[in-house]
Amino acid sequence: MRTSWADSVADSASENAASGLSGPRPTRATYIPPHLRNRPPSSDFLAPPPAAPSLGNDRVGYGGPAGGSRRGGGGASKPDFGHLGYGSGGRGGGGGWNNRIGGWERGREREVNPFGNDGVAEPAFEVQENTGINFDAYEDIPVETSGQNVPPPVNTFAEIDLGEAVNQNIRRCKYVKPTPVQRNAIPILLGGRDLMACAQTGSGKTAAFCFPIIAGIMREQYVQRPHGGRTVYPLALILSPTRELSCQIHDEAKKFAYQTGVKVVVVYGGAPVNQQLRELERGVDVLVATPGRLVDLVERARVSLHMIRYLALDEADRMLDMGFEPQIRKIVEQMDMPPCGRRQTMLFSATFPKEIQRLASDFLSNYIFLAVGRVGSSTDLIVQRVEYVHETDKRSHLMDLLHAQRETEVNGKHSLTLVFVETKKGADSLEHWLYVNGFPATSIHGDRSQQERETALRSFKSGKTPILVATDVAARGLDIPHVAHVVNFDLPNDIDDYVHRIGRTGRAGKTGLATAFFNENNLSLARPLADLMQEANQEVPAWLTRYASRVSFSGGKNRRSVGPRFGGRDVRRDGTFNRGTDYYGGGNSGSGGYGVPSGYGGGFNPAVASAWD
DNA sequence: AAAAAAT
Repeated sequence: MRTSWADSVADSASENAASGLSGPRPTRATYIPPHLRNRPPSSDFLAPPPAAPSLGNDRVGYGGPAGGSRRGGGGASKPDFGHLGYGSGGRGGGGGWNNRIGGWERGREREVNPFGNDGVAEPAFEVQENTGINFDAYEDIPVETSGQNVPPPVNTFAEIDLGEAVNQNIRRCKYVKPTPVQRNAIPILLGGRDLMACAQTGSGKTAAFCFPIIAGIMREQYVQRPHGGRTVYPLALILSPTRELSCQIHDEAKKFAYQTGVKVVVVYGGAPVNQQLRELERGVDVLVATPGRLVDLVERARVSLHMIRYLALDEADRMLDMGFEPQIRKIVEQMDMPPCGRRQTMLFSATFPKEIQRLASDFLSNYIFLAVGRVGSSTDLIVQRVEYVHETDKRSHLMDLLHAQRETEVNGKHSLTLVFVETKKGADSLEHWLYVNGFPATSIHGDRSQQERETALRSFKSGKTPILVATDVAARGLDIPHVAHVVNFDLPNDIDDYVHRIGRTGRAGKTGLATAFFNENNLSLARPLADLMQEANQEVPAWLTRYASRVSFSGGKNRRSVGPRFGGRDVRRDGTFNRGTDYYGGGNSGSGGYGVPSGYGGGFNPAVASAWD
């Protein structure tokens, strides 16, 4: 009995060798196109069977129906406008209903238990690895806040009254005490303040903005929303840069909102819009969305942002970078969303470049800036390696790594390898190559259909295909347990992207390995990469240091002379553009903290950056 | 230059 795919790859390799074939040969004679893969047991090299049915999230195919049984006759019959009337939770036509009771009763009959425990009251969520945060590891993390009248942090969930229903969900999630970002952000948000927060993903960031949103909606029971027509009026909007991340946020938010009467819906592109419309018609309080689909729905007048009271941008620096900013600006400023000050705006991200902070302040009103460090305050948990690999040698080198990966598997438990490439084409090509060489790989990128993307991600998470080839679509935010190894097959051009990519491993207190293939195509990254690794106490190869110093004064375009790309520091606090105070109050950062912009590496403090996912 | 995001 084989114990791992690596064994079978090794076996097939030896079979090939025995049969006199030179070089790696396909284990299978027939090519199966990507969209037909990941089907049940067509392969014999699979990892040990997934221990448990993966996650409570049983989303199948398109976004849909985690919402539970359809109520009433949907279909052609007229939409039930009652849910647009009174009552928080956007439901319960009986305007005066106590929110909690209303939500509770209705929840019982129609709300799927997002904890995946067949409706039992005290569900098992213990092995829910998504949230398996090692809370003890979050002690003594440096925290910085700035802004006027910052509410003090809390130490326990008990200190904040989120309501009994939410409290119960907190227990179901096995959250014993709030993480630092939650300790700080929740009181700020409950106090109604706008917030710009830097915190790594996986540290409870989603909960940090979801709890206050949900509690706020529950509190305001008698919000009257317009009704009539087919327009829905969500009270909260959560935007994220990828569809998968939106799904992930939605799944989390459903847990937090379970039986609170607060309805969470997700909309995103690539999936049939009709199903999403039906979900919306059944009522929506919190809308999670990717920008494109949201704009579409607003323009079709199926969604109005007029009643939005809470706006959250996840991966906010990404949302406001060149590719996204116009869309976000359109949504926030040119549609019917209430202006700054009449809504509460919260921006969360792991990295927060200074120039993005400035942009972001357009969307904020008298905001509080919050920066929270990470477990171990560094990437201690991630061993970073960089190897010089010529373009032509990358594949065979990867094969070596994948074979070596076998040794790192722990008692038959699948360990996952995430391989980042630069282009969609490159992803297809590498996936195909791995596949014909007997490696159980799949891929995710923006040219694959949404169904393929979701299937690939599921297949990877479950260990069925423990190798995932990905573009940057998977670089941010995705919480994938058991990623033991991140391979930067192609290095990104931006060090921030590198930081986000390697942050897919070493999560929640577990250790991880990150290997990068470096060659002459990556010269512009030499310096920032060398700096980052050094600050994280990683072994920097001498050759990389040489490249770094060589590029030093050539001022490549990767070298934005305008200050640190990571803003662990509130831009409002470094009025002059010179050596800002060290975030850690004179810690070990040789580069002088965040505020040093002009030179090279300008104040970008890798040790800190890496501490933020 | 590339990726992502509506159809």
